[in-house]
Amino acid sequence: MVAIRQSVELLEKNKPQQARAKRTYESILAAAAELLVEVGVERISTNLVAERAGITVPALYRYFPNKYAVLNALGAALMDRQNEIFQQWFDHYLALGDLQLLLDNVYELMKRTYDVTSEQVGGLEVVQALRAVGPLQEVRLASHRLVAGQLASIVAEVLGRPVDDLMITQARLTIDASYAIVEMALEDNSLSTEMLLQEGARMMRLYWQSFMEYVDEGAYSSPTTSSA
Amino acid sequence: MVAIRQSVELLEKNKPQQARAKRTYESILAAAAELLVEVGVERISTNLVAERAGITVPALYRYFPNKYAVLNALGAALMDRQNEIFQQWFDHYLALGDLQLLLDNVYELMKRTYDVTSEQVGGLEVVQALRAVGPLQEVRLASHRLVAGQLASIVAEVLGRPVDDLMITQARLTIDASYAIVEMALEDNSLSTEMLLQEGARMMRLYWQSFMEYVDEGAYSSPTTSSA
DNA sequence: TGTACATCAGTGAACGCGCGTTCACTGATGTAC
DNA sequence: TGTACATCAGTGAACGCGCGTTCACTGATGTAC
Repeated sequence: MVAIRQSVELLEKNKPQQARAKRTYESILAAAAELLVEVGVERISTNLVAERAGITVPALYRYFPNKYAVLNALGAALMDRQNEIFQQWFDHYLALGDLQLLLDNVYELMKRTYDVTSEQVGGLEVVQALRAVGPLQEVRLASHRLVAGQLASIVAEVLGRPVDDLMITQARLTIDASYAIVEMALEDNSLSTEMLLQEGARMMRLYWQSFMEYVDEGAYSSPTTSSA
Repeated sequence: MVAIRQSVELLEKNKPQQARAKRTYESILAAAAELLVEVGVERISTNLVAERAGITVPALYRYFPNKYAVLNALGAALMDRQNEIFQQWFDHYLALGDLQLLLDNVYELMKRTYDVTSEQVGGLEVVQALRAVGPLQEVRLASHRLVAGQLASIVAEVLGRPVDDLMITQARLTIDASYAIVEMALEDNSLSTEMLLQEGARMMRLYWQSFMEYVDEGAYSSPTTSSA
């Protein structure tokens, strides 16, 4: 008999209150990030994290119920930073003008997302762990859904299209493909990051421009109408 | 002091020779795939796999030096199947005509890749493990590089462009984005697979059509020439 | 400012368990004659 | 077809280790008066 996946407590226990406790809490996250790089998700353990953080194991358990909660905190923090970058970029260019301005600056968004992930110790490893570890998958999905939802509603408004399944799918596709390209840039050093992100941005631009050109012409045939 | 990542033996030991041994070998892979789904990469162990396969642990060690080698075999098999599908698709449509025919049938490629991954027990989990587990990352990268290389050389030939870094990057971008979209379809059940793959295929088509339209016009500005 | 007390933060030691790995061994299969 | 032998396949038992988790405890920090 085997443990059921998913049903793992991810919530943190006691919040650190005093300054000393906050340092401890941060050193746990920092240690976990380092170890994610050094030994990988499948080898990281509360013992290892506590040792690296310079505390004893029960001190870690004061704040986190298990190792998944630690990874969850690490992942949530990174997703928050990524979301915030999207938010800033989105609000900034939307305030300045129309959708075309957003499209013209997709590279900037991707580069800033790349930078924030690259600057975080173990940033790539955290993202990969969010993908691969069952109990953590919702963190990443929730983040992508949130961002895609915003994109969809604005684009729908501007193009005069409804926020239907198709619109949602197109937005999610854009968001997920963009993040995938950022990950790719981080994981394969044999490729030029600059070139990859420029091309990725171009790919997204072409995709969205196709809507703007053909808007109201019904150029898109329903995907459920399969071709013979 | 902590184990150095990456330096893990992945090669298989004794090859199964007799029929009984082949069954054992296959049952190890099947058990590992099931457990990848049930307990995840970070919990899977040789003990668990052997138990599920209905053999004792030393029998597993006869064929694999450690659990990474098991996952490696599982991952390599899936990558091979994906590569083969690409190969068939590529050769088929290339024999029939020009690049446009390939572009018109990207959906078919993505759907078949989706199907082969979805039919394999733990297919998605295997792909995610290849991404997240250090010693296994090369398997996926090698597969993507191989396929992208073929795509790049044919496209370069047809378009009369050199197989330079840019061409390689564009091919890799296409391949990796396509696989990422297939993964996305597998991991988020709130989206319509059909719609997602249709849109993904359209995204790739638009990207490659932009080269065919502007070929020899130098429409692409070098990515190292950053915009102000 | 001093001290008593409450609460917060971290420790040392211990537990049972599953992990990876290896050993000398038994049993199954194939083959030479 | 029978049997002796070689090789292949799988077992039972054992090992030391790091794992997650909990306990009663000490020490640090904040605060009421």
